[in-house]
Amino acid sequence: MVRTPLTPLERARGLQLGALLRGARGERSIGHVAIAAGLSPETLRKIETGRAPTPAFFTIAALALELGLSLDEVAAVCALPDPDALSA
Amino acid sequence: MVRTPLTPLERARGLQLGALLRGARGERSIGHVAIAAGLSPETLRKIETGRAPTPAFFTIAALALELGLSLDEVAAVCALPDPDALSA
DNA sequence: CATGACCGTGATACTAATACCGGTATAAGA
DNA sequence: TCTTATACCGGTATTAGTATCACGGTCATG
Repeated sequence: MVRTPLTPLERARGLQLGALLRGARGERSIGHVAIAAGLSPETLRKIETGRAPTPAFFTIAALALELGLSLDEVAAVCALPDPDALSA
Repeated sequence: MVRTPLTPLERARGLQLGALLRGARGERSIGHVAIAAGLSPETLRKIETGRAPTPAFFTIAALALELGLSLDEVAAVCALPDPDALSA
């Protein structure tokens, strides 16, 4: 094995990231926000639904800028302090 | 073409990101920092040298946490305010 | 009903990130 | 000298991110 497949924790982290972004998007449409951030609506949809759990740094940076989020805040939310929260 | 190849701007942005990380690493060894951040030394080396210009968000987040950097600061440094700075 | 504008999902295509291996070079220490 | 540690690079393998296309669903408006 060369590139480690994503672990369940990483996928769970992707879900948290997606939920955070979706919440920050509010009433704006996916398409509008995606275009404004410079990516395709399909990609943003995948990120929000957790089907792209580990997006590129600059993709998230562009989204955070567009949505008025702090990157440190985003990272902190997805920190997953205790993995027990997954099995619960 | 399905996935857009990286543009020269994106590669230049990767170089800035790498230089910032290398500067923040200081005297610590690549291997030590990489292991502490949870990635392989080869990957960190590629990021620092700009050969991996658009790393994953959580990869940069882990590195920033390990190096004591603010993610917003990192994004701001790599913002590339004017593309003319490249041709200059 | 028809049309358009969204959202959502799946398939497909292609590039990039990540990791492991081997080789090379340099510097410090036994 | 030999060993060790570090750094750098090339190649290789595998997974994942991103974009496009196609289809179906919903809702508003003509």
